[in-house]
Amino acid sequence: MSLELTPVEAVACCPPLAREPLSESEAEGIAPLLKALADPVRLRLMSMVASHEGGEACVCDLNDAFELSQPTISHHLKVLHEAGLLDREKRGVWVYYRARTGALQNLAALIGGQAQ
Amino acid sequence: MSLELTPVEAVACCPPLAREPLSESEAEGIAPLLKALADPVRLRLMSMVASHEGGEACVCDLNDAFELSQPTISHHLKVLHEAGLLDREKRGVWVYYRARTGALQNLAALIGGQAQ
DNA sequence: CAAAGACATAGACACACGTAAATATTTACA
DNA sequence: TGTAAATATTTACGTGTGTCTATGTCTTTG
Repeated sequence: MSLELTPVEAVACCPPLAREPLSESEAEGIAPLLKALADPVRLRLMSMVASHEGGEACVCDLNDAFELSQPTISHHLKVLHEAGLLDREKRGVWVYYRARTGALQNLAALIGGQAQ
Repeated sequence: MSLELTPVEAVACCPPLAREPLSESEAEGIAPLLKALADPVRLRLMSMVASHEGGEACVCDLNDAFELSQPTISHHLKVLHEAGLLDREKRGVWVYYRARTGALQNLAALIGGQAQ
């Protein structure tokens, strides 16, 4: 067991931004999650996986949608995975990533939640 | 009038991430908004302003909450302002920043919106 | 008009980040 | 067993980012 929370775990701990000021440690836990999303390529990857049927997509499909090298896509997927936004599963030669929609919803609640 | 959208304007244009894949230009419009939020200090600033009474706060109050130089806080406020997340108003010697809660809610809808 | 206070801007620096090329690893199949 | 395909890792490099110090601008007040 780890005392270190993943960004996705950290985001579930806090009331909405507009309710009360975030503490320093809360902010430091949440920022990495936003950072993981704050890149055009990763936003598109996240959106492609989340909107794909079954909420999952094969890397082989994702690579072709970008004019970027395969290692670059692999790198971005790793960032999203380590932030806790994507789950990873290997099936045969292929790797499938699955969106953690609960994480997205927790993040949305933090950002857009009403003050009261 | 400008043909260039602010990040806050860009975020209002798109269905939720999980509904359909974001286009390249949509993603490039939205990423800067997330980038503006994806810093612990700016997250706390945004939260402090949004949760403050009246949805606004004076820079003088914000500076004291951090062990950072005044120009650094000023820089972060500028980033949030230019992203469209904070409005800026000078009253006498003091400057007040006001949270654009609509922008936060649009962003939350984009991130956490249901697929259907 | 001069001085002081509130905030912004400019410049500089260390570090992080996005990308690509080269290489490694894993799996399937002939 | 060996070869090809899918994906990850390593390394390197240019660019961006967060921070500070120094300085500028604006407003109030003596």
